[in-house]
Amino acid sequence: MAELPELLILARQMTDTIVGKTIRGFELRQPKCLNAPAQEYRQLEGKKILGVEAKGKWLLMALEDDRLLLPNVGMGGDILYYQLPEQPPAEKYQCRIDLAGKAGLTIRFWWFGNLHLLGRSDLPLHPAGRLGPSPFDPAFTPEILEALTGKTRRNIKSLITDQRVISGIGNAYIHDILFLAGVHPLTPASRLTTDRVSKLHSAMREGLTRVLDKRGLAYERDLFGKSGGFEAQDFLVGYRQDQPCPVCGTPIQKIKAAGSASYVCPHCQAL
Amino acid sequence: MAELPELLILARQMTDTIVGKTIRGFELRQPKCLNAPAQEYRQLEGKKILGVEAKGKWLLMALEDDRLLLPNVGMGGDILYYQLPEQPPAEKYQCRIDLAGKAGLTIRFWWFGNLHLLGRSDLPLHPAGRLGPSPFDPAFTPEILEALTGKTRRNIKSLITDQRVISGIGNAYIHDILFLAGVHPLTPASRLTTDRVSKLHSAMREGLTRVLDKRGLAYERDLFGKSGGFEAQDFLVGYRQDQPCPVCGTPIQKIKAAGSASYVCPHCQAL
DNA sequence: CGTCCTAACAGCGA
DNA sequence: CTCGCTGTTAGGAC
Repeated sequence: MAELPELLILARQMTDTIVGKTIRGFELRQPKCLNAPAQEYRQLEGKKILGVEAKGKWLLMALEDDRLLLPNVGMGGDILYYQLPEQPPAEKYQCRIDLAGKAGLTIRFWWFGNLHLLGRSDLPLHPAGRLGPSPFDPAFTPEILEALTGKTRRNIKSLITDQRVISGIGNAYIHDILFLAGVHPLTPASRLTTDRVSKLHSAMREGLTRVLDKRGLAYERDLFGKSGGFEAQDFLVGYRQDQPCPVCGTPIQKIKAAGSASYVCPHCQAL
Repeated sequence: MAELPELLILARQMTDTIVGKTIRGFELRQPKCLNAPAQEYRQLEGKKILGVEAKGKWLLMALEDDRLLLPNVGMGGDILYYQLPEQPPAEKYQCRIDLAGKAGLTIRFWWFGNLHLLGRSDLPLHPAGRLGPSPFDPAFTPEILEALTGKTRRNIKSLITDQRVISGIGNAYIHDILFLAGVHPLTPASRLTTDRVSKLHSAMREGLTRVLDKRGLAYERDLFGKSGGFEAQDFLVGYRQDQPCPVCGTPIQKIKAAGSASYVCPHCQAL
């Protein structure tokens, strides 16, 4: 599901809504999605939520006692807030976190997802602690991107969607980002010129901002169940095979790249 | 260089010529090609050669004290016998093994080669101890070949030329073997039918026997410096790009497979 | 629309 | 025409 734009929205809403609240309990319907025994989650009862932050595709809930709770819906799902009696909890979910004041979160995922529990010292060993810079991080400059592209034989799609290299971009938004930069997904990263790397750098921010401005993908929901405004037709080339390129009219191709589908304009993104 | 046919010939000649003789000394001109300090080779002086055996592309010289000496010419070269005064040693070589009675061997390689020294207990850790069955081993049945092809996603060329799977076939003879079996080198091994696996099994023996019967490749030399009789035109498809297939006349293609060149008849070896 | 593990592959060096 | 190392890719599982 959700890549960086949706997670930034969720994190902000959670910050406004649940930070400062105390955990009352859990309903953990699917033990497989936990990385620790259910008992360890029970020990969080009575602990306060100190903050919520989006890191790449991960959501980090900081708790008292230096514990981190990481809800993750993987390839699709939602994290919904409830507040009795006005907003009752969703019926379908794999995990529920109840908070003081008859509020809480339900976490549902369609395919794979999890609710990880970590001590702060475990973070460096967890994927969420091994993430590359966010495209929006001011410290993430074109020069840094060029250093990343320079020393590898990988293709650019594989590089950018590798969360350890750059965090937050997955197979939903990579297509339009590469299109905006005029870069073919199979381009060897090291073959990009400084100028092209710079274009790619702004394309990342532009592509993600376009989604952020519409409050996320139409088929995703925010913390309050509201769908995003980024519709299928808002994609420039993503998921638009055989439709004309918005710039040159060439039919958009669907190809395989870095193990998954990619959508490219063969004219604007010549290999 | 030399694959199984040439090595079988060499091993037989060495058995007839040097087994029973005592090592008098070494001249090791290129220490890089040794896997042990030169001193350890010196300790072999006075030791008798008990036997010589070809295993895949390796030659195992068994010495007294459970030591093994493994001359290997890698991608090309020769191992030549000398016997003073009639047959003087070659001038160019990287290693020379002198034997009692003014005889000995010179080992020369063109690109990469080595002269390894092992204790018998080291063999399981050495590539020569981790070889798959010989195509000529009576225990190597079509059923065994089918078990090898069955459980992998590899292409058949990569599988057969993997010395850990089957020993002795390299990129010289694989082409004609696959042609004789009517199998394209890029065929996924697991896609071969039982019948086709059986054909491939006999093709291995047939392809190698054709070379053995002519005493090896024309550009290889035996222990006495004699060239083999298998000439370029004796290849069925190997190294014959653009020439007509001997069966159907279709021009033979040179393609890349498993990291190296392959020669195929696109008609007889449809993918 | 994800991440992990592993087999397979490709490039390079010796 | 070699082998082995390493970085990268591809497939299947969850």
